[in-house]
Amino acid sequence: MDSSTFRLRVIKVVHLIPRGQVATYGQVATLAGQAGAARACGTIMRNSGEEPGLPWHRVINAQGRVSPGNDVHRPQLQRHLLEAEGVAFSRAGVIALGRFRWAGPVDPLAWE
DNA sequence: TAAATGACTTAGG
DNA sequence: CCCTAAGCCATTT
Repeated sequence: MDSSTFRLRVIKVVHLIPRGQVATYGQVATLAGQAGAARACGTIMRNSGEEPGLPWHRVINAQGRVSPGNDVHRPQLQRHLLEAEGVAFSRAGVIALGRFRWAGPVDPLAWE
């Protein structure tokens, strides 16, 4: 498949993440059709942060923490946005994936 | 076309 | 709980 297609799929998947829930980079990569491309997914998010209406803040790392990134203020903003949706952070700044992790598309076969 | 670049992840200390 | 080392991969230079 075309390389740029992956990015489009990633964007698409991120748009599916429900409000109040989160997904990991690896999870998004898998749903986008490229299991194991978590890192590439991060690269894409980094360059697609200007996508209008994209719920980028719902994507976190496998540790349940928001990633640092290039902008030093981004993590704080991300945390704010998530808390506003009801996503709770532990005192150490960790999200309980067991509770807030998105289960994925309701019907994996129906989408795309 | 080849080399560099991360908003990653897992396994170990 | 914090840190490091290695794999991994599409995107960007």
